[in-house]
Amino acid sequence: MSLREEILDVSKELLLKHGFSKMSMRKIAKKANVTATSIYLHFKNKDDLLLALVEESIAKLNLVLRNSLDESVSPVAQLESLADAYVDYALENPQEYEIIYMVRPEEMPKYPREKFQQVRQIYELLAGIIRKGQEQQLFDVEDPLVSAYTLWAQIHGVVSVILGKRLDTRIPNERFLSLAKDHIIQGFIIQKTPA
Amino acid sequence: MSLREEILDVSKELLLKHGFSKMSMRKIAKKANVTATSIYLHFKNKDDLLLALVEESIAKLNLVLRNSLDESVSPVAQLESLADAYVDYALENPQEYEIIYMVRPEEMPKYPREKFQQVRQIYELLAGIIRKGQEQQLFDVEDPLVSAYTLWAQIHGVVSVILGKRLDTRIPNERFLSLAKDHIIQGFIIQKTPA
DNA sequence: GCTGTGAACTTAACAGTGTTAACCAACGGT
DNA sequence: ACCGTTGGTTAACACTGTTAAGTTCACAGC
Repeated sequence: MSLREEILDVSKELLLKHGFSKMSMRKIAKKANVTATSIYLHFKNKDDLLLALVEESIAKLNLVLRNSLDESVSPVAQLESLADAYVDYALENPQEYEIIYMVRPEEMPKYPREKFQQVRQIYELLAGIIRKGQEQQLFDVEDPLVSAYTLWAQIHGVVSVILGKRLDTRIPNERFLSLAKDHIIQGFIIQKTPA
Repeated sequence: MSLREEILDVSKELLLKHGFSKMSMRKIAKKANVTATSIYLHFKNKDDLLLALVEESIAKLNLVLRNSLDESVSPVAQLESLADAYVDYALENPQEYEIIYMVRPEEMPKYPREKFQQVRQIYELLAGIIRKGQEQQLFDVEDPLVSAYTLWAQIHGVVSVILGKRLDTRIPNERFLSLAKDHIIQGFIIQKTPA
């Protein structure tokens, strides 16, 4: 295993265990039996290292979602199972999920555009399903891509309430998640109401 | 103005201008013409100081939302105007809004429960409106409080996509926000579809 | 076989961080 | 006149990210 990968591994371990601020270059170095400065031969700086971890996590999420997809069922069912897969992944790998949102594009000015390809792929996937549902007159949407972003935003919002432990203690997580999913999906399907 | 308030003021200024990590105790102190250690006479530590800022921001959001409320219109319209007010506030005071989500309850073990009163108040406000809509057979909800959390989560998700500059550059912010609001509200109102 | 070059790595240091212990000076109550 | 509290200080500790300079070492060209 190259030193670069070694560094990525131990960084991730520290990041998941203690959070970004506690993951220091020196600690990473020590765990990799190397000096802190060596890390700078493989990564521009700490942010750059974080970025590499973000990439990994996005790729993993991408994979999970694709694997959960069954194209033979109805678009509504596809959306539901994707939402489930997303939530499950986030709750089972909370820190890993949160890595994805640790860095914001604006703060990474010269971040190569292709690196966002992975996440864009997911949006295209969602948009595709929504488009199919739209054609079958199941979904009430104006623009599938915009709706894909909306869908993801909503699910992320719901997930982050749980992960941030911000949910009212009187409400069980599962109940919240289940009702939230209903609301979200409901918001996309066609309204048959006459007026 | 007491030193405590002075510290809060300059802290906020630094926080908004450069972010949490760049807001250092020494810089705050210098700006307040005082030594760094003096801050510890008024705040337990840096987190505690941040917490005080969070409180301020939540109180402000609370105020904004309440002021935007017109109880004479229909629950649907009330929800819509609340959503608008929330989004407007977040977009006009982005950093201030983000302060609210900077600290997570789990990491503040001994954080006094009453401090969360302000945000709980907002949830109760939302739940009240939803409950009224439920009684008038306008909303399709099981539990108003759960739905209130869902609603907030969804809106926060949408807002944070914008603030995190994660929206596809091909999509204008306003279009996304407007469609997202439609989807969210849609998810709450009753479905007249027969089966 | 010798030399030169470049990569991988280290040591030492800089400037800055949060935080604490010890001290001091002024004020109100007794 | 003393005493305790309040609000401030200085000096220091143990860290942090980052860089400049130096070292070791494998391998290519002659």
